Amino acid sequence: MNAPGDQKLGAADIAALVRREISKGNLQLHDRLPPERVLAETYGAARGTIRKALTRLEEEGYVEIRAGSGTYVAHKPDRSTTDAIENATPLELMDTRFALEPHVCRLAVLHGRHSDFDRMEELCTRMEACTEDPVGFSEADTEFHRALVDSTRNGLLIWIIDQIGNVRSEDDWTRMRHLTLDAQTIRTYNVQHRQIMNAIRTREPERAANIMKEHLETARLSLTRASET
Amino acid sequence: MNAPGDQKLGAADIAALVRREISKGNLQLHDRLPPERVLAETYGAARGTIRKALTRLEEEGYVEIRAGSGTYVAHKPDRSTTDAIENATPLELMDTRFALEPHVCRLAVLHGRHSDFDRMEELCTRMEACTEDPVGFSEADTEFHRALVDSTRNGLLIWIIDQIGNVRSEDDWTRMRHLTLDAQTIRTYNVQHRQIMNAIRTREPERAANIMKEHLETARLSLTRASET
DNA sequence: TCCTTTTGGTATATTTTTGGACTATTCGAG
DNA sequence: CTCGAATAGTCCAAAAATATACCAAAAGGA
Repeated sequence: MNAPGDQKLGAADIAALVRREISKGNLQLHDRLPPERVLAETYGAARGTIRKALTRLEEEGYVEIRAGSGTYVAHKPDRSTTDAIENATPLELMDTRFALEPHVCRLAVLHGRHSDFDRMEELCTRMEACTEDPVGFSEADTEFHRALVDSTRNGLLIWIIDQIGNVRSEDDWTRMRHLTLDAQTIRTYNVQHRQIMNAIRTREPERAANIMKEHLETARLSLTRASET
Repeated sequence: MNAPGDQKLGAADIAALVRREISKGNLQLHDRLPPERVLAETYGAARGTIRKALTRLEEEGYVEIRAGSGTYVAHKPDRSTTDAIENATPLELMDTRFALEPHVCRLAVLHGRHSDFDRMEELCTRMEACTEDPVGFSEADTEFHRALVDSTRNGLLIWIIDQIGNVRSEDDWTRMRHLTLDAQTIRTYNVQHRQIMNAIRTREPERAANIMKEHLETARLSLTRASET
């Protein structure tokens, strides 16, 4: 990995290298990095140099130095991961659903099995029993969309939609939906869910996708309507 | 990275190793891990060291130590990020792109700015100069799709596609593409890219999306063709 | 049931490892 | 030349690791 003797590394360089290893994830949260004396040899530098680099990294919070014990990574979080997903707006969320869910319907037609469809149908029935119970409806609705994605048998897609489910604003969104969910809206949703089910059962990918678009459009409308009040 | 037999492991190191085994799922929920005395030998450490590591893990909630009985895993595997994304197949990847990118085109029409389009156009030009240089083409192509997503101004979407870009099989896929990229295919791609650009510039979301679908279909064909050889 | 084995729990004296601190020297660029 | 950085040593004290012994609770077999 490191051919020693190539270049002379200063304290700043070494700090940068280690910092990068941490950000990249090669060194994880509680890992102990090698003793200063070992680092000195692998980087081809004197111990004092290593020491300066580590001290610098400690000040930056990347690392914790414990005398007599060792130097441990203290996880300076590379925030790109959580940031985008935490701060996503309801609008971004909606657009993303518009991208994913219609195509999910197409894939469900291709890869779904009868057992999947039975489960989804069961959830439809549960939702139809909830015209007066917005909370119960929303739970079943979430499960329905989840079951739909599962039926694609596409682990990557499932993971993505799982992640989206963790968006912070999702809570607000869900709460808003609860407020605006009158019996009429629920009935509309139920009809759409049934239509989607039927289209998938009869293996009509484009029809399923189109109804899903309608469905999302309805949801978007009730969302914007809610945010205007 | 860690040649097991060589290095001398401290308590923190051992804790990290076991913690990782649990997070990765190699050790599952109620599994009993080997007796301390055995672990001591396999890790080449004294029993006290093992004990410190396990005590630490118990405090963190990863394991439960029952006197006279054994040490048991008390933590579910961390399925959070890496698993689904590491093991995604090229086919799953393709399906996911089919879901996302056409809609990205629609959103680009809605939210894109002239500066975005200029940058994409510049990348088109770069690609068109690469009919005989598959590697250079692929780089520009990646940047093009990235610029396209950026123009949606949707942080969530950008994040998702970024994540997808880290799929392990992406490397294989890219390599495969390089092999199959003859000048004719590149020319086809270039035409499609231009058409997408034009549709976006003239604010025709559906046309842009449809051409993107064609584009992906072309890519899928050359992918399956490559995997058949 | 009783007895043996296995397993974690505890204690301790000793050795090794590790970061902390200090100093004199060398090296290189301004 | 000068000045700052890197080097190469040395010694120290705290922490960790080792090695060993013994205990008590659980498990398992006769």
